[in-house]
Amino acid sequence: MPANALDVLDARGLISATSDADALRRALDRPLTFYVGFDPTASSLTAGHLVTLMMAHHLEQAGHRPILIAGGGTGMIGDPSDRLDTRALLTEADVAANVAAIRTQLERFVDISDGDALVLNNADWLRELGYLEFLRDIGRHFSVNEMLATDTYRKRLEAGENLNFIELNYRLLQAYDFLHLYREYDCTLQIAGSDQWSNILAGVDLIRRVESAQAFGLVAPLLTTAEGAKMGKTAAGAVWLDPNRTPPFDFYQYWINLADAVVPQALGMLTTLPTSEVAALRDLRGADIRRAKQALAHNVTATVHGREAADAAQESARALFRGETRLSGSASLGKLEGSLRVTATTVPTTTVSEAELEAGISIVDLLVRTGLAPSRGAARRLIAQGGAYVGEARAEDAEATVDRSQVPDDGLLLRAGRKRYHRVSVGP
RNA sequence: GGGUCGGUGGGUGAGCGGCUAAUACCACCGGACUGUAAAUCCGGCGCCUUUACGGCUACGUAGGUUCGAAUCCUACCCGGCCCA
Repeated sequence: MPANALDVLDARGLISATSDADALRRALDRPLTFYVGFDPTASSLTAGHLVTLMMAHHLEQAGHRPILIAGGGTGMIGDPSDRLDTRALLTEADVAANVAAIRTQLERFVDISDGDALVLNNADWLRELGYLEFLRDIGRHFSVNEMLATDTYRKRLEAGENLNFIELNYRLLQAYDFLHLYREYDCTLQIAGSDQWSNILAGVDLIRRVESAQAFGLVAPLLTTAEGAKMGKTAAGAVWLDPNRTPPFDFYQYWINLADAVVPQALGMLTTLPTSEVAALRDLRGADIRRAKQALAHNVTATVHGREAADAAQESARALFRGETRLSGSASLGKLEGSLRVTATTVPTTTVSEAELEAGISIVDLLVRTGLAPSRGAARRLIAQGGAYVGEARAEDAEATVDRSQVPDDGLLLRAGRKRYHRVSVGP
């Protein structure tokens, strides 16, 4: 094993805190088993999960064995960390469906082929817990005084927001997960984002008390946008890893559109680029930062959606945004030459039936149909404010319609604002 | 369980019988400027339509009072605080 994993993570800015750093470093000199949990609050992971996924990736590269947990059990409870309001409880069926979906996504980030890395569902062991036994064996190790003093709970109390009993128990279950994995898989390290720090320490403490053994915690800084919001969220919603929810092109664009200020951090934390390259990209200034963003966007998109999708997204973006190759004079994607035609297959597309087009469909309807505008009123507004384009022509008239003759074989390109594109193609 | 205060648009938070689709700030959207960045400036920001001093829906839920209610009353649900 080459460099100590701790150094690898540190060099990438992935360490915010560790428990007993010296002992952890020694432990990492030999292969160990670590775990990270994901709450099944939706049927897909989001860009926000990439930080811990990359931590797991780097640790696995360094020779350690990952266990990824889809939290089917803890998901029934709802983690109160980092939020002032109580999470809405998901139904059991929703949780199960989400776990199944997330599980397949997780399997793309670690190598489960050799049977080494594991993807588990904590419902498998949490479900069988007997309440009385749990209280006596686990509950007695937890001090409520101590818990209430931690940020998660204290903030709730200080803000005068409700904290119900089920949420107070989340920490116990997560700590129990760690204990369980320690016992069953000799798992001695838990990683996560920094908001999980106290939950992780609870597990470390529990293992020490119950098993008289040392386990470790390691958390990454929270990656935030320039505005301080959690990375991976847009006003339109989360940036999903599921290509059906967030097309690779949009995913790529999300990273390109990051504020300059967060790019250096994101490069280290989210890409697989060697640290030397990260350092070089971080040194770029001014308009050159665009190159760093391209490297970031391409690398992250490749990790999530594959090399091909990343290439396609990048080419399409260049075709659409580079001034000199901007579609000129024609709405036809078919006029694009060579590699730029890839645009036609990469830009998110909506199909409109032949019959509808024959009859003519209004621009307003198209904007709504493609999701470029949330409502007809918004679409009218968009047009009135001069933000709607059909091909390269600015739409002036909200009443105007588009018919079959205006849609080239490989699609009609619509644009909202300066950078939201959507293609309309003819369907059956 | 008792007392008391409160639940308003994505968020914070005004309004407290008609002038309120609802102040303000944030977020967000469009335009200008740029580097598909930031900052700044301008416009917009419930839904629908024949875009109109138009219609519809909305201020926890359900009823009621009134010519008229987010604003008053009743019940219920949810939450803060104090007491138990």
